[in-house]
Amino acid sequence: MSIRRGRSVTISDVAEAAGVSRAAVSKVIRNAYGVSPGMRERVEDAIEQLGYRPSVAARALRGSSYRLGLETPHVNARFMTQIVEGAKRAVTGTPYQIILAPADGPEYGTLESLADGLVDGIIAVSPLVDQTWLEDLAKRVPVVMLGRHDTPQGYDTVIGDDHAGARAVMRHLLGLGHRRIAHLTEPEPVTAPGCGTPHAIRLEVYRACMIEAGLGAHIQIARRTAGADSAQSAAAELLTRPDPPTAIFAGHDDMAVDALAAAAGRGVAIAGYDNTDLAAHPLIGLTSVDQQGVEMGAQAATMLLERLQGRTEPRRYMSTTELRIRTSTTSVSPG
Amino acid sequence: MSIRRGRSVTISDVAEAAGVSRAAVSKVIRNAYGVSPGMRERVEDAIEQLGYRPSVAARALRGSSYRLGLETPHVNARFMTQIVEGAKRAVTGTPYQIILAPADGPEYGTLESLADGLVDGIIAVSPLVDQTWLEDLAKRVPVVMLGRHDTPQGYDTVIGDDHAGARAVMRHLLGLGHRRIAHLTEPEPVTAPGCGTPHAIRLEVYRACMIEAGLGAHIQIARRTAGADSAQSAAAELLTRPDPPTAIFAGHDDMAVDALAAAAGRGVAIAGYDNTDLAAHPLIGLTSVDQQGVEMGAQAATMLLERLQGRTEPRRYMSTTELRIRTSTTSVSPG
DNA sequence: TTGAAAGCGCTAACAC
DNA sequence: GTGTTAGCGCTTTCAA
Repeated sequence: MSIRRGRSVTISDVAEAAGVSRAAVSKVIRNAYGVSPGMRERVEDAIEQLGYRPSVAARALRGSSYRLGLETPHVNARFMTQIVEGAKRAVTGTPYQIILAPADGPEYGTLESLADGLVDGIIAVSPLVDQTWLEDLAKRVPVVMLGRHDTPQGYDTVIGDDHAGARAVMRHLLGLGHRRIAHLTEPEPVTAPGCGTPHAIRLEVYRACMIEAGLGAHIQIARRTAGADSAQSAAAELLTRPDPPTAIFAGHDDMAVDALAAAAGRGVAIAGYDNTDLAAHPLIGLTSVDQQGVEMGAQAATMLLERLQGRTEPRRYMSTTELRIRTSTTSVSPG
Repeated sequence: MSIRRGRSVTISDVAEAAGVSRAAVSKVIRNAYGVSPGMRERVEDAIEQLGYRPSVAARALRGSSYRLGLETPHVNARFMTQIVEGAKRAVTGTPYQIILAPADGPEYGTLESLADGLVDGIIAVSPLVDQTWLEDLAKRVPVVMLGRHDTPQGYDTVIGDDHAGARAVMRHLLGLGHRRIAHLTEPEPVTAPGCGTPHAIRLEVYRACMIEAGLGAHIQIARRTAGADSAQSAAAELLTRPDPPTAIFAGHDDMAVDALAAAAGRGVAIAGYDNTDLAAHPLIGLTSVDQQGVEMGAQAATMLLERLQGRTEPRRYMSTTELRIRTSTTSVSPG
């Protein structure tokens, strides 16, 4: 049939084949009002016949692309899996689709490129991005942010209860009799005191719990090396300190799994955060905080759809947390 | 400034601010010929000043979106991580970006939606999609397929050496003295004999090696339940058969990890495929075939860029494989 | 080297 | 209920 690449069938072809106007075809594909059953049928036949598929680019230019962009940072990838799963679930049955934009560096670039007219809305995990910058972004395109404890006015937030989750971990470890408990966390900018990221809060709670327990002198913090995928060396360093910890509270499961690798056979209790699928594996058996990532992803997508339907006042969703206790903490003693 | 959403700065605004025509601005942002240094500078200043970002939708409608779509199936997610990593690496320094389209069901839908003018090219893992259908798709948009052993004429392929890889696993297990070796693989359609998917080939090689070794009577095949995320129950079922295997060759690492869970403590040797990051973890220690997923992803993206530059004759890249031997097979005896 | 103008495929007013 | 028309923001001949 067609010779040149891209010479695909357009709305005009369908209109011609069905003997109607392009506007009519447009109405049919959007389920808009003012279409008689007869016309609808003829148009749908023509669409079927010609294998017509609307151009996303053209639709986006004029109205909606029906694509929601989800920015996925490289770190903590296993938790993002849950988010993606939830988001996909939430758009099922709607005309919207989720597309993923992998980010590595500072997230400004990825977010901007998502906002460049490719998607109708954005879900992102960018704890460090400036709030005013985000408010500006949110003026151009609907935005839902994950893991931000700020109180925005132009976008929505979906967060876990980091205070409760971290406290549950600490209570658990302290209850087991551990005194030298260390915290393994993300590199500096994202854990700076008062910056309000989930990891900063978990760190603060760790500190507070240690002090409350009269263990201020045993506070030990290790950070994953910036740029390094693995937290294994950071955990290893922790374990070779003069007075090594008997327990490690890792900021998320990926780091906890790295810590397990570093601590293999040393009898160190390790707890993580996010309850990723791997935590339940019998060979891993990682105690972890379930913050219901799938539900968080679903909520984020749902909130975005609401904004697309016209809501403008900001909303905030906080998921509940539950500690899943497994052998990584129960099979070792405080030594 | 702007009131309504989407009222962002356009090429006309830049043109006006710089006192030039829109065509001139277009040339500048595309680094096209025929721009005087002076004009270029004024335009770039205006772009900077106004914070102009070209609309992807508008560009896509007329030319390129500068986005490459990578379809990521849900199964075998850990291997896809390598592919994504490689693809991202390959587009670094080019104007192109990778976007991910998660697929769950039959991949036709995801591929079509990618082809709807959103991206300039497609990288996909769709072993079951019909070749002629793909050839048609490839007429509309450049396509590179991963894990297809067919010989297409309109698209490129990137594959691993499944024959060599599977044979290495079998040689290893047989060399260890195992006789009752089972194969854990994907659900039926993707492993149907002769369908040419990587998993079908690994299965065939398994069969052939067993027969060559005079162990035809010990051939045992288990398939992950279609729809179930985990292969754990399939592996468990395998282990409760009357004459249970002493070794399991799993079609990929995710299934191998599930098999490890099912076999925990039973002294069954388990080998996987893909050498995902988890395989090297000390608590997992999974013997696995490294087929260089990152390189495969990079090659796929590079080939796509070549097509975008005009290449039309099909190319094929096959990665080499190497068996990584770890404790999952070496710490147990054939019993 | 620069700009005017046409048009990519679609949607949204508005007329009929 | 249906069609006409005017763009969305950009690229691309083609004249100047």
